[in-house]
Amino acid sequence: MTQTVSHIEEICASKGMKMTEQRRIIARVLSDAHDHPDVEEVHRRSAAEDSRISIATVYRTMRLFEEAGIVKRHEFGHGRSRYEETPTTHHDHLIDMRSGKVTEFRNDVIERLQHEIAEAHGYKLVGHRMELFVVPLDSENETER
Amino acid sequence: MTQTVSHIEEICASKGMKMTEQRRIIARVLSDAHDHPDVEEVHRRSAAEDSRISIATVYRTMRLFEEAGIVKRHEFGHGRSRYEETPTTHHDHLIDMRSGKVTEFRNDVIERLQHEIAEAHGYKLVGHRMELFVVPLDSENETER
DNA sequence: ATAAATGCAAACCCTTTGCGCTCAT
DNA sequence: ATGAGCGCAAAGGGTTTGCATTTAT
Repeated sequence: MTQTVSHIEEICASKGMKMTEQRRIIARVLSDAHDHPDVEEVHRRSAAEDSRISIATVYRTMRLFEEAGIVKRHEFGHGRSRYEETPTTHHDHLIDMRSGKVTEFRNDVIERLQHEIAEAHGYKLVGHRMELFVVPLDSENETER
Repeated sequence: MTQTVSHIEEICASKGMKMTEQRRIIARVLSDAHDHPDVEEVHRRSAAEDSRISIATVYRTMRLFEEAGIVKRHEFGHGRSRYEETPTTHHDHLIDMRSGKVTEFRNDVIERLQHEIAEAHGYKLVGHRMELFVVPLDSENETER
């Protein structure tokens, strides 16, 4: 929706990236996203603004943005990668297995324990992945899947 | 190495599964594994005992075993699924990014906090994934990758 | 002007599957 | 004997890539 320069585009500019129309649109789509879209969804949203954008370009751009630290890639399962603009404050994810909805959360006690566990094993923690798979509390008796 | 009936084969038998030679060998390979092999590695180890085993059969068997709850599938990243015999006691994984070595650990405080987080968001926790990515403590200054 | 980015389609990698044959029960 | 399981090779699904063309700088 933003018609000004998106946050990601600003970062691209600051890195001296060549800004094509495609890249500009993908940047805006990602900056505007409040969810964790996969490549197909990013392509759908981008193509809605300019149908010239091919899915190959979206793949290339996601890889470029990921390697530049602009977006974070997640493998929540089921084969497809999903993306979010690199968060300023770290958080983990809680995934509703019924709807696919992703909720972000942060727990500092767990974060600290993770560091302690790594050190107890003679390692330095450099990253982690924590995902909680959940179902709505009031749907316990419904049929799975 | 075990030449008697493997643990997994016992489980298969108790479930009334048809025990082909291929399935028996794959069962033994998995029971003997102390790591988290991918399909290609399971096939390599199985074919070493009987070269008639095709990779398609390994894929089919891993899926069968997974759906029967006999093995647990992990997506540690990089596209390939990796497997371990379903652990009797739950644990999570710590992955040495230099060597790829996987260490198992368990932390009950984190486990409890995960349940609390899910409930605080109106959900019931039905599963989770937690992986710690680490490097050896004494290798902090070495070149990455 | 020119190196980088794009679109298209082919190629890749991991995984699944249709089919005719084999084997455990 | 008979249905489940197998090997093979082809097909699927997500992702990457070679090449000729377009585009930002």
